[in-house]
Amino acid sequence: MTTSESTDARATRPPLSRERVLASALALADAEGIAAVTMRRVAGELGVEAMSLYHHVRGKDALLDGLIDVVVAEVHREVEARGLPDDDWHAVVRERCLAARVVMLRHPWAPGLLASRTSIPSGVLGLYEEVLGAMVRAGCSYRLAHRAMHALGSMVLGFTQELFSPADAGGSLGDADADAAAALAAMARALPYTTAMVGSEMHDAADPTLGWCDSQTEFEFTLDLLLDGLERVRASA
Amino acid sequence: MTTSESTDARATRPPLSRERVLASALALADAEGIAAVTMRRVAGELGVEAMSLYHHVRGKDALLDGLIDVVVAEVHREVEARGLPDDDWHAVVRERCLAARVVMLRHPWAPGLLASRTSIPSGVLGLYEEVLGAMVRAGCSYRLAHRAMHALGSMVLGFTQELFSPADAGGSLGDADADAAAALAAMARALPYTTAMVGSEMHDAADPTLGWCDSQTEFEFTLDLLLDGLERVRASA
DNA sequence: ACCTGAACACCGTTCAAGT
DNA sequence: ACCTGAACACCGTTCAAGT
Repeated sequence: MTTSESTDARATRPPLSRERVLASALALADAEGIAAVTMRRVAGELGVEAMSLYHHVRGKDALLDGLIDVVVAEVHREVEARGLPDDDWHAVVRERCLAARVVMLRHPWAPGLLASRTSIPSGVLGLYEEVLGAMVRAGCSYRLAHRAMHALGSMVLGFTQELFSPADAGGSLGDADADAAAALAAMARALPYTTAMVGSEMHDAADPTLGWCDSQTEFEFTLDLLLDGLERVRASA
Repeated sequence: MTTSESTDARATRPPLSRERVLASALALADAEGIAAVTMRRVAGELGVEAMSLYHHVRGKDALLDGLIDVVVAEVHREVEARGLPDDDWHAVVRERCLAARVVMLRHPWAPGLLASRTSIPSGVLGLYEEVLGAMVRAGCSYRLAHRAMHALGSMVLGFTQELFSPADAGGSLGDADADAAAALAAMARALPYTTAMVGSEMHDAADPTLGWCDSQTEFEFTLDLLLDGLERVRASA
């Protein structure tokens, strides 16, 4: 019986592979956050013992690096899925940033994970190279291009996080409505401008699934602010 | 003997307190990174058992929140230590961003920790309020001010991380010089623009302690790019 | 009130053993 | 070659017990 059970199990599921391990880890991260990505949990998801993973992945760190590679590959595919202008550096850079953002929104844990790694994945270097090439060929100095990488990179990685969650900004005080109202009043007193801004901006949140702000237009506004500024510097050089 | 030892220990060190716990955790994070901040390690640093910490801190999560509060308080002190223009919104916002950057450089783990928390610490709300007030009083719409918070916030949090570490960008291949040279040649072929940029920019790194780039002037360039762009939008509204 | 020891349910990882 | 069980050194946290 144990023999038939184990053969059943092997027949039911395909053999383990690096791809299957990474796919499972990705699904787990998307569903429950990066903290849920544990050797033991990933193995469990694959119907296998934790130690089996070590035959396909060097260890936890390598698994996380692999996860990043998967995400970066998604960005590349997203870039290719869009048109490639290739002549206008403004458009080349813009498309890369928008593609990266779409993928980061799909995997909100990715920016933090990417920032936590010490060395840059080679796929990211490839993205940098494309942006850099477009800027330099358009007449940007290496210095300006370098600064553009910093400005744009920190924006793409930093923009996913919400700034405010007005829901809990008021209070961890109590759950009664009276308390909530009191907390709101206290907030209005202590933070008048913030309260006014939230009230003014909350009315027309474009995409509620992303929260009350950080919508597409928010992101594009900042992106164009940077691109216009960079173009101005380039033209005046 | 055991009695005299325990009285010795109590005489030697002041009694535990929330402040002492947080100070110890901060030192540990600065010295060995945020991953080293463990209930058991922090307790060990204080010459105490892990369970003793629970009398002064609700748990690991509360300890991390406390760590963030300490860092944000440092930003506030840094802001106060500088002059307060208060009339020019440009200067008000600029000083806050520079103050925040100085503190983030002192505690490189802080941006990641801040980003990982779901709710905003009240100290951060206070900083937002000051910036928001300055902008709105200068005639910015709430919408523009809101966008400025996103643009500036993502930059301050995202800018600490290095983009490239050219040392390890070449290779995880081998340690012999020949291998390193070969790796460099391979990189030059695969990433010509990146290689050229690193070569061009590495010569005059202002502050080597911060790495080969991400110097103060880098940061201020992006900051001014954003501030100038925001001012242009404000003036044309 | 403040600190602790033992215990529980988790981690990543090694190593010798199974098939 | 691929998977596993037991073991080791760590986690955070609870709980009853010490002073």
